[in-house]
Amino acid sequence: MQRLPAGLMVRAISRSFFDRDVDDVARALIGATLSVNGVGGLIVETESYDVADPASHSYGGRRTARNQAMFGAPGAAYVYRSYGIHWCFNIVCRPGHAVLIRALEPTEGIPRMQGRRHMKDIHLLCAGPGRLCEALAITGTLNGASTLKAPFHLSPRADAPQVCVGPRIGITKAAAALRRFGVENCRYVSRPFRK
DNA sequence: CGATAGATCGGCT
DNA sequence: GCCGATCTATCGC
Repeated sequence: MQRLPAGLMVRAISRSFFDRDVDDVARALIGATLSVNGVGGLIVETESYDVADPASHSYGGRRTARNQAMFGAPGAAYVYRSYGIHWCFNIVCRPGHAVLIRALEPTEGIPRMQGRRHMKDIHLLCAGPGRLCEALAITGTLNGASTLKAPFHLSPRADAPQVCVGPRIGITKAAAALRRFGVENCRYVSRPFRK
């Protein structure tokens, strides 16, 4: 716990936050603040993956060189390269279970993000897993690192926003599973949620 | 707008 | 070899 001059309390997210059902974590992360070296914003879109999920890199519980971070401690980062070009950032819950962070509403270090992304439009800075990683400079060097300490900073949401659910994006297997969570009518998500 | 092609890496069969 | 938890540019309507 950290006491602010205004008397507000800021809790830091700790390991136990992630040591529970992965869908619960994906939902609870909506509205939380994520930053890397002071650059980041509010999480507005997540997806959950686990060992029973054909779309998951951890499907069947098989451990490989790529997915080993997905079996790390609760709170560990799982960062992998997507389509040979982009990076995608997940936070591990229980072993083999992880939440893909898909979009942020930028609040901290916006000029840095704009420079890294070579664009000004705030709504496109972190709207998608690859864009978010570029904006926050998340790369494979952070794979396996704990998100519970520097350079990461995670703090829980103060008020629970209205969270909506839908099918995941950009996958071919188990595409119908309702494991995408996000803020309804939010301009910062990678794609709108259908009502 | 919606659809599509191309970029480009690494894990896996 | 093949294909993917993506993004961007560039088509066509």
